[in-house]
Amino acid sequence: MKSSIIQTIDVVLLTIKNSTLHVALLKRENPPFQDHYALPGGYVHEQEDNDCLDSALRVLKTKMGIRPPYLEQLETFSGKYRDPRGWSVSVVYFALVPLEVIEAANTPLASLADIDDVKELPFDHAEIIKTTISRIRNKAQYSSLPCFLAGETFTLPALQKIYEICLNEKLNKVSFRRKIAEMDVIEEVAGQLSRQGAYRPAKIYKLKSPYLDKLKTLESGL
Amino acid sequence: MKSSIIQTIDVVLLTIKNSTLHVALLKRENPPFQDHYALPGGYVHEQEDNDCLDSALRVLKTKMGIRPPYLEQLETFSGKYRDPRGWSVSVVYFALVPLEVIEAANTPLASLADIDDVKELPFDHAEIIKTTISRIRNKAQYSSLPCFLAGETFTLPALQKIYEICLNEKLNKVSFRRKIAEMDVIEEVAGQLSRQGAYRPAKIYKLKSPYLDKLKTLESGL
DNA sequence: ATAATAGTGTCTGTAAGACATTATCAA
DNA sequence: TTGATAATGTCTTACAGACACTATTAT
Repeated sequence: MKSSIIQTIDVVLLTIKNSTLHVALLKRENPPFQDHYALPGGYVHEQEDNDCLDSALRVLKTKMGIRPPYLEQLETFSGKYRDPRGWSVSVVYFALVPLEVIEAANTPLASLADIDDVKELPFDHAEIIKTTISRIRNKAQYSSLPCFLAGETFTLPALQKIYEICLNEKLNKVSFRRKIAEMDVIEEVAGQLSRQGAYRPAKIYKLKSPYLDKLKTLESGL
Repeated sequence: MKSSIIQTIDVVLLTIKNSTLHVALLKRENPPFQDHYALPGGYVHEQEDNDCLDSALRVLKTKMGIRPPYLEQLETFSGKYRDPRGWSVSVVYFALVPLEVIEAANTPLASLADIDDVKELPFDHAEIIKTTISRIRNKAQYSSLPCFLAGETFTLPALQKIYEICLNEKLNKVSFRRKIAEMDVIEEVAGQLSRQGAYRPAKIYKLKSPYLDKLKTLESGL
């Protein structure tokens, strides 16, 4: 007898909007929880997908119109009661993308929710989001993870702001720059400067190409 | 139509033997890979198990005769080709236990393999073990994880040795003790001393009860 | 010049590692 | 007393954070 366990994947797609982390939610088109907002997800397709990472990429592409450069497995949530349809296993992935990427996709049923405002969600999705935030706070301390939230080019003050939003704390400017330099993942875009107002413009940087879709980690944190 | 995806769990059970990390392997009683040694694992049982963690505990109990105090989800391995039977998903957990626990269980088909000697194993089990070692090396730097490899009571020099085996590097004695003190997870067993030879005996410690089955983490590492 | 932010130099306190000293046991 | 290991005290060095100073732009 074949198993009747429901095999799905879900994706926590995060971005920064209005200086806070936001999560992408999608209005469900089918039961259960039809018309409720929930994490984008779907069944694993044995024919199309070579593994669950493939499934996650497919769901992001078809349901959100997004191809994220970085996608990491978070954890697997399973159990008899988390889905009203029955025993289910959901392999959860998370991705970080700049806001522009989400806005460019312009998916009709998608919406961005401030992670501090997310209260009740279908299934165990609220808990999944909390776990993701913990993981990101942790990794932001000693890796280039938050860089994926920045656009193609960015300034150091902007990048520091992104790190501060991820970590939920102010950072020391000198220490921050020392760490970024030590990490050695960004390079100056020669000649360009950001002109934001009546003050000194900042230098423009971009991720070095090996780290556009790969994490770099440090021994000790920020 | 019901899914035909194979839903399993596997467990990486680690211990220290002869001053090196060893992994518990079990001779497979059924195909595929019958009679080959592989990680203990099995199908998720919808009726008996409330979630995959339950499945892992059940497998460890029934196949290995062990009830580990600490069991953590490692990662989920999935795909079309990792299992000759077809598309499969395996949620992998890992546990650390003192050697005595494994020896006391005395499971006939079990064997302990030095992690440096593990070369080829069925499925993607060799890769799974490598991933586990990475996770442990990482967590040993800033948590009480290696304490689960120690017996009920232990000395500080013995605990340092365990940390050194996990991290694969020598540690500074003073720094190590400072960190353990800061972590505040162990307490002296009053009056007792270890008598190992013709030299000063060491004080005996044990894990504080809240940390017998729970991890404690530090902000910064060893 | 002024205001505002970008970027850098330097000092200080803290914490980790190296080293040395003292303690405690059996033979 | 000696030899071996346990435990702790102290010095040195490295690094993170605080602060201040310089740089660069528009008005």
